[in-house]
Amino acid sequence: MAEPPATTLPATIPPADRPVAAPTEASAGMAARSAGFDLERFLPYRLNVLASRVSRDLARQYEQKFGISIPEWRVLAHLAQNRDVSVREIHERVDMDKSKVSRAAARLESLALIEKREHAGDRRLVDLRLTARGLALFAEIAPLALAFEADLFAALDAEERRVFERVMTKLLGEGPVVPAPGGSDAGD
Amino acid sequence: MAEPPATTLPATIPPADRPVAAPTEASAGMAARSAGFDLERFLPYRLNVLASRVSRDLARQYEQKFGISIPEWRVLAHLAQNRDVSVREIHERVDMDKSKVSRAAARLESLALIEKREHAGDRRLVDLRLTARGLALFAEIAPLALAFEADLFAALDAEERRVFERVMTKLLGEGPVVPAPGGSDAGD
DNA sequence: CGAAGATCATATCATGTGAAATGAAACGGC
DNA sequence: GCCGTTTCATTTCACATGATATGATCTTCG
Repeated sequence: MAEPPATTLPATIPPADRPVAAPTEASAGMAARSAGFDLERFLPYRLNVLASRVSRDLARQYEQKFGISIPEWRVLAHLAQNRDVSVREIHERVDMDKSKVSRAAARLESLALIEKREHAGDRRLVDLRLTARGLALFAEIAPLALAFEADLFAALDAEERRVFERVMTKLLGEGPVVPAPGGSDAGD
Repeated sequence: MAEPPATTLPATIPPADRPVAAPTEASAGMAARSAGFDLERFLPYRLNVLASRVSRDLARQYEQKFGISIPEWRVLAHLAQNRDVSVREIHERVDMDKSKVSRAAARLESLALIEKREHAGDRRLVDLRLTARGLALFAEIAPLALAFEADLFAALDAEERRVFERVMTKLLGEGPVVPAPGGSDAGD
């Protein structure tokens, strides 16, 4: 906890004009050196900063209060909607690699929040499902999560929210993020 | 590389209507169990998925071609704009903890992409600056990054882009993500 | 059938990560 | 001018992560 959590973005992000805008200090001749590239305006970077900050903050909630990690939370949430799901299913639908899902499931099982049973007809598969306890825990966390989300977007007006959601859907939904072969890809 | 990169979001994100929408299968009675919570619609989650996908894809570019990691790229980019910067400065402005910056800087130095020198007047500080080689490398990467960003947002129209940027700025800029004391915080 | 290959969950391993510890240097009050 | 505190950068350490390997099961098709 030492050092200010740096939780408040540098506050240096300039409004939204194009001209390179004075960096931090040492403003002269910089534009040339940085080839017009400004990290603080670079969307992949901003996206990443926002996402990890948001995740960290939300995670704090259920980590502290319930001892549940992010991967575990995702598994819980998925199982709350889908019963008797395999590790692979979760791996695909919840954007976590198999190891992560497997470990999260193991931990959740050890906490008696989910149970594993052999899939009927294919013994390679494991059917995961919430236990009563798991469901109860989920029922506790979900409202917190929703409230968090609501707070987070409280500053946006209706239109902003609408457009934002639509953009997210576009960016997420349209095939591989890599737009075109040979094109560049977002990273950070 | 095994298994389809799962790079294309489940494609299951429903358009944008409110009614809980049929989950995957096993649609009956689910809404009750999941308490109206749908992970795939949960914005903190979506944000995180998008951000890490974007980061991963962009990172592939400079990692493969130039052997530079994300933290290293961030340091490079920051130094391209700000000369004679301390580790702490970067730590604060670029959203990485000190260890990460320190390690990235060490590696970049060993690659002769940056150099460290003692700060005049305060020997605790290290002044980091790009070497000619570092600047040259940055000049190679920056256009790739910008092209990547452009491609990524190619699917958006002008208004969407404008609003999206504004929203990002709002979400990033307004103090700690934690909106209000007692409020919930976005995480995932 | 039966062998070759695919698919699944887990285990292993090398690496990356953040939190806290360390040690050097500067600042403050007195 | 000294002692205690603060501020840096780095190191250490425990743990998380993802790529790969393993072993078990299922599928395919000769």
